[in-house]
Amino acid sequence: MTRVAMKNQELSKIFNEIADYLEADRVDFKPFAYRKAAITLETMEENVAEVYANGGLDALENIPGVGSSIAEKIEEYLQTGRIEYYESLKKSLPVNLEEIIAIEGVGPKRAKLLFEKLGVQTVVDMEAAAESHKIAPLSGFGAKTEANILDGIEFLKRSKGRLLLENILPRVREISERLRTLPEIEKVEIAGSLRRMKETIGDADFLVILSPKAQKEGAKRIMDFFTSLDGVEKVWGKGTTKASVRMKGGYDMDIRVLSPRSYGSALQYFTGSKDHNVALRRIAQDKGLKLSEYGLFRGAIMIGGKNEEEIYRMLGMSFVPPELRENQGEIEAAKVGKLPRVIGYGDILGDLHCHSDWDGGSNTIEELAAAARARGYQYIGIADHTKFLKIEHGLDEKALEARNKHIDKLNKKMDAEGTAFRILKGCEANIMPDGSIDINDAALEVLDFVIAGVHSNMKMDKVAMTERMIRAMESQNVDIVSHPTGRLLKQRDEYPLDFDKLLETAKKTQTILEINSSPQRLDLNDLNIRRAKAAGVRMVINTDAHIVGQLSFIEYGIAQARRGWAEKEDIINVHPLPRLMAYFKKQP
DNA sequence: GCCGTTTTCGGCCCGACTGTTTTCAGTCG
Repeated sequence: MTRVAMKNQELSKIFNEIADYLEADRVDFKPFAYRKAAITLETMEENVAEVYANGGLDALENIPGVGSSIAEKIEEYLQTGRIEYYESLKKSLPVNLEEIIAIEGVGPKRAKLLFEKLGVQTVVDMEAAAESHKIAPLSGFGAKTEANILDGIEFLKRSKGRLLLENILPRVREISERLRTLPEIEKVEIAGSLRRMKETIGDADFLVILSPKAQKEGAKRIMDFFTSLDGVEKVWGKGTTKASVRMKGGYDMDIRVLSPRSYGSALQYFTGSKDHNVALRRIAQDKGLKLSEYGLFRGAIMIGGKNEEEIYRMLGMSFVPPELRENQGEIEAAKVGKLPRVIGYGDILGDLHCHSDWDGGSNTIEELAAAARARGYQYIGIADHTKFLKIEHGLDEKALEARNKHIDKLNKKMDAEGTAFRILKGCEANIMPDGSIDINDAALEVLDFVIAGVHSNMKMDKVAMTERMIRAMESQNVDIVSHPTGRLLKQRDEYPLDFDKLLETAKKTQTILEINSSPQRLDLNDLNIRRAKAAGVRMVINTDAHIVGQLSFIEYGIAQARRGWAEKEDIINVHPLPRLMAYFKKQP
């Protein structure tokens, strides 16, 4: 796992917020520039602080999307921890913009107007204003908008306090690596929902074992280190075995020091889920045992707890991978040895959903292919958008043909060099409201595979949406349906859809459903993956990468597949090329 | 504010949809 640069994340967040403020002020083009820089910083491998340390301003300006102005702001932030320009923007519009524009239907401009007219600074203010019907009378607003705002706030409340896995996991891993370097620490483990790889995360738990040589002061030094970490905003509490902090990113982190003999039971206990643990304790009770974070006990005698495997074994169960610990049937399955052999993190041989610079993505096909090879993949599928999606620079028939020729050339070159790697010609076409595809059949037929997805008109009723999807899957040219339910975590629910009918059609037409690894999507979700598996529908784990850095999102998709009990045989891109190709409808 | 296989200045970020209007503004992908 690559080391994540904290400063990259912080700067990325700031530049995105600057873009929001500029949009509120109706500034043209600059927001786009700031967002581009934000994405680059977030996804680039190098630590921006190191880039600056090694090469100064010049090196910063060599980062794509970073010019002299943004480079100076990065420098200012690295040197002083703040950016004056950003502070002055915040002062000019003193609202919690990030929070408010998370409400669907409210963007920076409306946020600004509502602040100026009604003094709305927070979501709480917004809710009060909407409930007392102060928003509807405003020019440009109305009763429906007001009601939509309340709905949006309701949705936010449901996912409140939880962040996307991607917003926390990389940082927590980096902290875990740094803890590991402390001489006082023998072992570090990340527990909780992070270890279970839930799609959203409330807080982070670290478990550590003191090295045998460390004394009492050792624990204190760990706590000092932990509570003074970069990004700590507030220390909730700090003792010698436990500390708790609030991070700037908006989440809490706990650390606990454990004795080696209780390590397994503590890890099990703090990994959860709560429901899984309750069920596990009941099993222990039935056997006359007691399970707690301190160990597995018969009476007062501790009979297990050093490691998790031992605990599950002593309870007469097979080991349950953390991703499955939700009390959704895994306990029963583990008792009778019927747990699925879930797909492993190293099982994927290629990513079939990558966007290149041909459709406005950030990297060339060569760069994507090189990055895929570096990951150990055997192939990569380029799935550029097609012409309907103008914003994504979707390709029309002619452009697609030119791109195909380019790929042919690259493949030929690799063949000549003796490189065993294949770039597959694909696309991500748009499923129109009537279920037709936005590009003609002749253009699709020459591709190795076709992904189709819904990117517009998502507010259809259930029957029409289901019909639409069915018609698309019945197309001889559509091999894969991307992000099948259209949900966006913390932003948008799934669109109405008869999922059973979708599965039935997928099975009948041999259409593959995508598990989209993008941290905002993770679509299919765990439950739908289980339903698809049960229905005998094949799936593919893709990243939807728009830049090479996002190829690493595959981990989230695999985690989701594991949470959905998917095994290797359920997923098509675990296979080498010839067998993979056999899953597509049109055979060469 | 960034960028250069038309350019070191002048483009870039389009189109559908919703809700509000009566010709448009804001949001979203």
